[in-house]
Amino acid sequence: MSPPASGTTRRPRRDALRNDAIIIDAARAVFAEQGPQASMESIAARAGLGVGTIYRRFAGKEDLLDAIARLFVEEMDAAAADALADPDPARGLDRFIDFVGAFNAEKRRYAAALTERVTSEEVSRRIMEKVERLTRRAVEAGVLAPGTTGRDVEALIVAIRAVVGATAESEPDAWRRFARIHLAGLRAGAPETDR
Amino acid sequence: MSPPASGTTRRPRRDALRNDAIIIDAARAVFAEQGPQASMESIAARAGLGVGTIYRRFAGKEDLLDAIARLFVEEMDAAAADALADPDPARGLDRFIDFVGAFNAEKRRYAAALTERVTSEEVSRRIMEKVERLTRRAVEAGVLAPGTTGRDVEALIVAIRAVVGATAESEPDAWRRFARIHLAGLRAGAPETDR
DNA sequence: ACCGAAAGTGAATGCAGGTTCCGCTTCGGT
DNA sequence: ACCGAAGCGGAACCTGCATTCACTTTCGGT
Repeated sequence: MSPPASGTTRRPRRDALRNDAIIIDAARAVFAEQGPQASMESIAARAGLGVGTIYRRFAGKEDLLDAIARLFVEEMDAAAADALADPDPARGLDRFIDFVGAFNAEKRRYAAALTERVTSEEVSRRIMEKVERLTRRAVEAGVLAPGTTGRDVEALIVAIRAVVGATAESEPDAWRRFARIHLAGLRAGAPETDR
Repeated sequence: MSPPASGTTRRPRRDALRNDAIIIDAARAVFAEQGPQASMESIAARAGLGVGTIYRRFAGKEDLLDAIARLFVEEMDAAAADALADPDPARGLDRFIDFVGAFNAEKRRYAAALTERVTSEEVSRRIMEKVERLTRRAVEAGVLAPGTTGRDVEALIVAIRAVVGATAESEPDAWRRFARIHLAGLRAGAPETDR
């Protein structure tokens, strides 16, 4: 009876910790190729574990998807921070857009499911705050038309996700052209009815 | 024994014909509010019929969705024809874009399911052919930059669908601004890396 | 009004997949 | 090497549909 009395939580066993990661990796892989309706069974199989093990770690499929969505946000946030770190506003923006396209290409089969799970959550606010800053910087640098807001860039992100999803098989790079065109529009500014 | 011997098919009973329409209407309504996973049971209930009746008309849920997708194509095609009928290329294009936005706003919950079922089918080719023409006309009129193709407009359609889906609740008109911006980009033309 | 065929009905069936649970295994500390 | 607890496995269980089918109702022609 030496270490156990550690307040409330005791460190989990090493294998348990390892499995945590294994499960999430397997889930990502399987969701990526089968979409969000992939069965828990198939995820367990891919992970080389029994279904029960997944349930020990995650309350259910829902929770598993949530966990992945959280990582998703994390990565997006990191990319935004990265873009913001670029001293050149134009390059930073481009870099971010590039990331969005590539990122969604992998996850195209279940990107929608992830986004639903994240929208309007306080975590995504953290990203939006950065996107907002990224946008403002670009506007000030004259890369985007005055009046362009974070919302506009957010819409572009949503659009890229969709275009990637629709064209990933036949024309893996079609989204680049799309993004380039839209950015040109943002540079030109929306004529009359501005917000 | 007077009329029955009509070659192969005899005219269906009046109520059967009526139900055909009732079922599709009900299905559209239910899918619109619950998405494509709505149960056959709920569709039957909405139609005021038993599930069996639906199965008499449609081979299964899949087939029902297909039938709706076919109508979907029909309507899109009609809208494209309509746009093409406008003597002013710019106005025609705008009109079509407007239609796409409004159309997908209703169906946002199951638009994705419908499109999957249509993509690359010979029917959708009919639409693309018109979109192509619509685009060419606009390019010739100087409304869109030279080099703009039907593909570009197709991508815009996909994008609008997504933006509508993402913002329909909070900002029902956000897609208009998005479309306007993108069209500005198409007018300006994508700089270097063109197709 | 009557009849056979066409339609409609909805309970019963089958199944797919999420979730639970309990016996077995492995870990980590002594 | 031994022990209790933490983990794991995966068959059994449950639920929510889609789909079927034996039976009843309605249609339309005579």
